[in-house]
Amino acid sequence: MNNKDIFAEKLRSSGLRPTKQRIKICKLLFDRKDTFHFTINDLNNSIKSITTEQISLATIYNTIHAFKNKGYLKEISINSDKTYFDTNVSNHHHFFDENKRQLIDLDDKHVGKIKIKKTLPGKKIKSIEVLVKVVNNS
Amino acid sequence: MNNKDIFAEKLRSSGLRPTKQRIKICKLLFDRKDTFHFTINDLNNSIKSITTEQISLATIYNTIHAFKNKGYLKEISINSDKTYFDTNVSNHHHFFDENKRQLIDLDDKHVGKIKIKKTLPGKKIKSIEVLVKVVNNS
DNA sequence: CATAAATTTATAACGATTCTAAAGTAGAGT
DNA sequence: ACTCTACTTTAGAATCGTTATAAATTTATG
Ligand SMILES: [Mn+2]
Ligand SMILES: [Mn+2]
Ligand SMILES: [Zn+2]
Ligand SMILES: [Zn+2]
Repeated sequence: MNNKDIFAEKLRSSGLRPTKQRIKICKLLFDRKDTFHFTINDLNNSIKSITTEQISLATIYNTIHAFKNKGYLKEISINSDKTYFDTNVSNHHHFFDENKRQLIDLDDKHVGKIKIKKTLPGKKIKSIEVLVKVVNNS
Repeated sequence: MNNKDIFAEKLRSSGLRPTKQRIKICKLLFDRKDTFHFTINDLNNSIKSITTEQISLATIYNTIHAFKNKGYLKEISINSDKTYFDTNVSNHHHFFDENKRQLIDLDDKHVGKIKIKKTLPGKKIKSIEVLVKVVNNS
C-alpha cells in the first residue's frame, strides 16, 4: 500500500473524504521524518512550489481546520500576526525565535515538571503550555 | 499633588507629552488597586462609558503601544483574535478561561520553578511564559 | 446511472490593526 | 505672551489574515 492509499484510508476512517487536495496536503504535512511548525502562508507556498495544480486558499484553511479538529494538528498559542500549526501533537513546549519568527520544539523532558498550585472553582485544566521567547545573543 | 499631575509627571519623565487623552487612559489603567487584563476593544468601551469626549481609536492604539514600549504594559502571548494587554508588568503566568475568553493571573509562586534544560546556540532567553488553558468543569 | 451529501472554489465580507495626511497641541526659546 | 517645531490626535483609508457565501464539482452509495 502506497502513501496515497494510507492517507486515503486514514482520512476515510476519520470521516473525511479522501480528495486529492487533502491527500496532497497530507503528504506535505505527514510524509516526512520530523514534525514541524508552519503557518497557512508557509503551506500555501509549499503547495505552489511542488505542483502546478494549485489548491484554493479556502480549501487549505478548511483542510487545516479539519485536521486540527481531528487531532492531527495542534494550534500553537503565540500572539503573532499569523497562526502557527504544529504536526507534533504530543504534549510539548516551544521556543519562539523572535528574530526568525520561528517555533522550535522544547520537549517535556527539557522543562522541569510544572505543578500549578492554584485552582479555579468550576474550571478544569485543558492544557499547560510553556513559551520561551528567545532573541539573538548579540 | 493629584492623580492627574502624578500621571503627567510620569508621562513627561518617559518622554511622552501628557495630553488629556493619555492622562485619561492612565487613570483608567493605573488608577486602581488591582492590575487587570484588557483588549483594545475593552478599553475603548470603558472610555466611551465614562466620558462624553471620546478618544479616537487610532489614539488608543498609539497610546497602548507607547505604554507597552515604555514598559508600563505587557502584551500577553495568546493566540486569539484580539491582543491582550496586562497592567501587571511583573514576571507572572496566566490561566486563560476559554469560555469567558478571559485571562487570570497565576503568580510565579503558584507555578513550580521552571528550568529550561535546552539551549539554542546564539540565542538568549527573553521571557518564559506559562499559559494554562481552562474550561468549564461540566 | 441517480442521488444526496460533502467538498472545492472564487470571491466577498469581516475585523483587528496599521497607515496616512491633515489639523491641533505642548514645550522650548525668544 | 508670541513663535516655532516637533509631537500628537484624528477620521478615514488601507492592509491582511481569516471566515463566510453560494455556485460548481466531486465523492460515496444504491
Ligand atoms: Mn501582536
Ligand atoms: Mn486562533
Ligand atoms: Zn512543536
Ligand atoms: Zn497578568
